Amino acid sequence: MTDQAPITSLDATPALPTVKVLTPLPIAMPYDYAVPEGMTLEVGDFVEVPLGPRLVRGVVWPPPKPALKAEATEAASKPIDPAKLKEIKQSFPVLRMASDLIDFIDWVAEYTLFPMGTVLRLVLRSGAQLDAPKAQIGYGMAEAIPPAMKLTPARQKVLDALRGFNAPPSAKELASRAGVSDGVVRGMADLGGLQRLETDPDAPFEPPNLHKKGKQLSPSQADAAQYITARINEEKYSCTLIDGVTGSGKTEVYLEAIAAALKADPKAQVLVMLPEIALTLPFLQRIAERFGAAPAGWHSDLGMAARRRVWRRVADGSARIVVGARSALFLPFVNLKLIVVDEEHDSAYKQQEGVLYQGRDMAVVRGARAGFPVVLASATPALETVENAGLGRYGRVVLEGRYGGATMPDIGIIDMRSAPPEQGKWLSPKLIAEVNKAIAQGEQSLLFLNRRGYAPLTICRKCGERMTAPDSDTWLVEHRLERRLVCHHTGFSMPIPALCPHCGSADSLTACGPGVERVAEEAKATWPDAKVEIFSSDSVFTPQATQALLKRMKEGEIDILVATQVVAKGHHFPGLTLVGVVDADLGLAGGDLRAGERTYQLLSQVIGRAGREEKPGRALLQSYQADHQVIQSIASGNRDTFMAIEAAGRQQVGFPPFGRLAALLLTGDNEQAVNDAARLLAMSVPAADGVEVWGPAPAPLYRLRGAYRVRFLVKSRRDISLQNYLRDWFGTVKIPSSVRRTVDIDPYAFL
DNA sequence: AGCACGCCGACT
DNA sequence: GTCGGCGTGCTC
Repeated sequence: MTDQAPITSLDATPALPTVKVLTPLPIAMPYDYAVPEGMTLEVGDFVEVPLGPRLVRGVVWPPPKPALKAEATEAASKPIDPAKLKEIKQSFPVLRMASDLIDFIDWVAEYTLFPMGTVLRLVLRSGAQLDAPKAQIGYGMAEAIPPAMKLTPARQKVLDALRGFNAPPSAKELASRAGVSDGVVRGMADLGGLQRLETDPDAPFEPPNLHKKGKQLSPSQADAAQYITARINEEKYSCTLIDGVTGSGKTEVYLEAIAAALKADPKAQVLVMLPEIALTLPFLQRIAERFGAAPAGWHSDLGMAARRRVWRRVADGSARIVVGARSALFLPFVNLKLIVVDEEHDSAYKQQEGVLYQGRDMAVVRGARAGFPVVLASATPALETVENAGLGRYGRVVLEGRYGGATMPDIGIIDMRSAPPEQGKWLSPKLIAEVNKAIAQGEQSLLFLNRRGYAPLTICRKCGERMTAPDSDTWLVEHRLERRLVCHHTGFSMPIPALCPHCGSADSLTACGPGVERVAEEAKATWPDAKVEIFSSDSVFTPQATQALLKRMKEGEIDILVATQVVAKGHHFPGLTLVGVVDADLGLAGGDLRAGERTYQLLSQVIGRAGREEKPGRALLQSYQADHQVIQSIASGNRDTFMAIEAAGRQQVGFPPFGRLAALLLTGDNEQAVNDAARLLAMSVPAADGVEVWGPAPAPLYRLRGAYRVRFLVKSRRDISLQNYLRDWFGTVKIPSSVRRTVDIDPYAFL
């Protein structure tokens, strides 16, 4: 961050010195505020300002950049009526938002078409983090156990548990570790058997130990690490793809990159981004082992106190390594010098609510604008990334080989049209024969089906009624273990009814299609002596349960694992030699332009679970479209062929990355109003060379959570600003506030 | 995001 | 006659 001169006034004429302040509200621009006598502010300072009847916290914003868009700048910088001008209430010294983050927020707002204040909200919500920390009471060992305190078994447990903490725990933490009530802890402290200590709720993170050496790298890893280290030492923007199959050691390579960045600048901060699902304890431990200190972790189920601690320590620069999900990109780093995006192809990087952004893409933008390197890692890189690497926009390092030289599995297709399963079954005779073989040889099998529950659709045989959520056009998925029908979109669920709710017939509701529970049922019936287990987000809830299940699998206690995509990441099972993909076609259907790519990535990952050094794995894909390009190219094992075909297809229709795409969604509880607004918008579509607008059309889920949904799709050439086109369009049409308009730049899900 | 302002339906 | 529904618009 560069030093900025103190701002006394942004405007020469008014008597009062003013600054612009952006607040985390859905407002498109910063407002002007008077700076009180004696207060000195700089751009990036956190402040509290009156807004309407209340006080809100925000950030001192720089004056708008001149030119670019004349009208917008003019509107934003028009001096307001001095009578309206209010004074800044207070400022929060110590912390300050870095100029590269301010620039990034401006850019994201411009790109996503969300109001600037809404984007700032990703960094700062209420601003409660700015308040001074409240000291907390922690408990420590007393000098000596006072004779007045009888050492009961509960008290002994507390003393034993206390030894497991390296910082003084709160009464609640200590009591729960000891398995007693917190009254015991307080009682002991009252008697002098425990010491009460003031603790910092925002305790700093331990600094990384940069003298620690990483693992010995293979020649291929060492080359890659050397290339990236050279990029880091250039101290400017670059983007490098680490391209290596599962088990080739990508993590080891980027750990060296992180070490290089931290060494190059003693204040450097580094961000490692992971898809939410991969933020597991083992991964954090791996970073901790490499650097001798636990990184700051950032993910959705962090508690309030932990969030606050990470935020403040990132903002004061003392958290040097942050490992986080997509949203960590908006932490208030003061000296960010490297971002690593692991599993960069993962669609979890696409934010689907609130500000709609692509985390991986925004990470690259953040690096490019702030001038630091970005590293992307994947075994199955996204088409966009492959394309960028091919054009030389990104560097690329390729890692060879798998752990211990295990080879990729041999892949076969089972054409379900010529060898179908029995009526009402889902496993074909060929796949059953292969599982039999594996069982006979004492090896494990994985049956993969990316569909939760027992059956995706329940219909009435009498009247044809499809069971849907009450306020949505979504099918209810039967979950037989819980005896409920569940909507995977809205979370609605109900007990499985005895009678058809439409025609009242008894015993007429029929499960259609398979989910993992149903395949597991079939597996148990087919192999009654085998140990069959289900692995899905519905069967295993806690990280501990997940670890326990993975351990049973690794140790060979499970013969057949029936799993959804939760099995696709991060674990290699040495005893697993057969992967059966129950429905390889699933995911190819639907209007998503990335469907083929996602299927390819998912199936490649799943198939990569199988095999070991002395025994290569075997994968079988059950498919009703055995000649489909995606299925064929997975079976060929040739990723380049698949990518080339996929790229050619997208180029032909001008889809990303060869063109730009935006989805426009109109939603509202009033069906008439939504459709009227759609008609109005359709009538005023601006004509522009190189832009096409499709729609309006009812969204695939026309009704969701009670709201009606109508969609447009806008496609443009790469050299055209979709944002400017959309702003022009929306500027001409007045839409009632009862209809919500959401723009999704570069949409992923077309629901 | 809140909150006030404003214009149409059923009640003390 | 008023209380209150939420559609509309503003907040420096």
